[in-house]
Amino acid sequence: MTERDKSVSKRWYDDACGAALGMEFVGERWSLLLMRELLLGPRRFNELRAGLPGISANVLTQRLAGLERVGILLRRRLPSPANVQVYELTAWGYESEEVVLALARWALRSPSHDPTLPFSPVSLILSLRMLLVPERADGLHATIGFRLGEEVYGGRLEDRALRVWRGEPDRPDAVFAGQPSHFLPVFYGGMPLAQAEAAGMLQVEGDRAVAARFSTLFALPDKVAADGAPA
Amino acid sequence: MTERDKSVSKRWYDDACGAALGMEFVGERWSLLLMRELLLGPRRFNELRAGLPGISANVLTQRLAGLERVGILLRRRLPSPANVQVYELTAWGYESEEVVLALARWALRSPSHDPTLPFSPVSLILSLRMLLVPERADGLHATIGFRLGEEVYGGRLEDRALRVWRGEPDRPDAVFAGQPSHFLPVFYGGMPLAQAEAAGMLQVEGDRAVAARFSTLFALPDKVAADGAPA
DNA sequence: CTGTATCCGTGTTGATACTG
DNA sequence: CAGTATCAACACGGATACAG
Repeated sequence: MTERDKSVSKRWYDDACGAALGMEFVGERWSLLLMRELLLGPRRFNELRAGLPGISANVLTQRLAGLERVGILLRRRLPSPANVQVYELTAWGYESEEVVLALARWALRSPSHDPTLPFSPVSLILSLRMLLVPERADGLHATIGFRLGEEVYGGRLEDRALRVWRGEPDRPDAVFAGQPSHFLPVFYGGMPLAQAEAAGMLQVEGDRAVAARFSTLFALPDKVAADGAPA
Repeated sequence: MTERDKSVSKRWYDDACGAALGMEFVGERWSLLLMRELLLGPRRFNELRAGLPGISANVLTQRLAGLERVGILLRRRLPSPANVQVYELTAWGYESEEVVLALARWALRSPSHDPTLPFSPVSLILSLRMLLVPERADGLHATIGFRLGEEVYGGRLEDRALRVWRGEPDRPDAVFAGQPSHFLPVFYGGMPLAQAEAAGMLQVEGDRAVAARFSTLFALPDKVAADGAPA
């Protein structure tokens, strides 16, 4: 009716290259970050807003419609008594995890990364999956819980790989609690876990030895110089 | 770095996530495709225009400046007698190949891909690297040349991997000539090479057996349904 | 409370024309 | 060939109003 039901972008690239097609799907402002927020499972409208600092409601609505139109996500109404609408990636939408993580891993090599900016729970959990150093995880199998504000996530480390999900972990070996940004100094900055606990940044329950080791399994990629040369 | 470089985009995401940073770098219209055009080596202003159907000169200028500022590319003046300005990716810029290819591979699963759109020489050559099916290349070592309009590219297939570059190949086993879009039916659509030759779409020189086998080593990813479900 | 639709100020984009 | 200048159209984000 508003004649503004353009799929993803009104301006298109006239280019048969897959990269051009991909940028039509996810190149609009907010689209890729919105997909990131859905990568760990369905979310409601306002949960998405909360994870996307600064997006306005009308833009979020447009993006959801556009991504739905091209088959990246779908809207679903949960059965009564919940009877609430959620947005969920399609199978193909979930496959975009590789794209999101490849982009993030590449971008993090830039010296202009600012870790003091807001950091959503989903970003933190995905970053663990992305930045695990497999060799450091040798021989460690563990189930970990994360309490990030109101949200709970689980992780299972097995065979040098980390599987993550939203929701309660089953009999976790250790549970971390704190706000996402407070994990960064410990998991990526080399701060000893005990120090973060003493400072009240993080709380740990369960097996502290497992928790301490788990917190050392991750590393940011090496920075490049400001001129793009390897460090 | 708390001083943000807003020259890439006046609007930034207030988000510490690497994906958000990445979208600030390459999320603006044309940026990622511009990087794609540089992935096979330095290019001049008008060569870039030619590979980016529809970009206007002022936007290309802005994008080049923005990408230079954040360290993805640099401008260089070739020594006399050429004495001409070229744009070239930095080492970090070249690392974005993984991002570009991951995006393209994911997007190509969409049924809305239209292979009849314009197709740049760089896109074709990168697509070969991206869509090689390693098992099909077992035991085949060969040097291949590509003449795409005025441009010449080389490829070296070795150990089930394809290395590509812009410029003359050294003693190629076979050379293909034709416009990029005419390669698609043969390399990705199953059309026999001989038929494309007979139709005048492609020309082949050198070892025709190697050329014929080479043309069968590639495959588009499986399509998903329009609703994002696996095919 | 959970979304959706409309208006509006502002900044970005892109076509055309133009200059060194 | 390699860009710059101008300007109209459009997208963004905020506010607000509306609907279940």
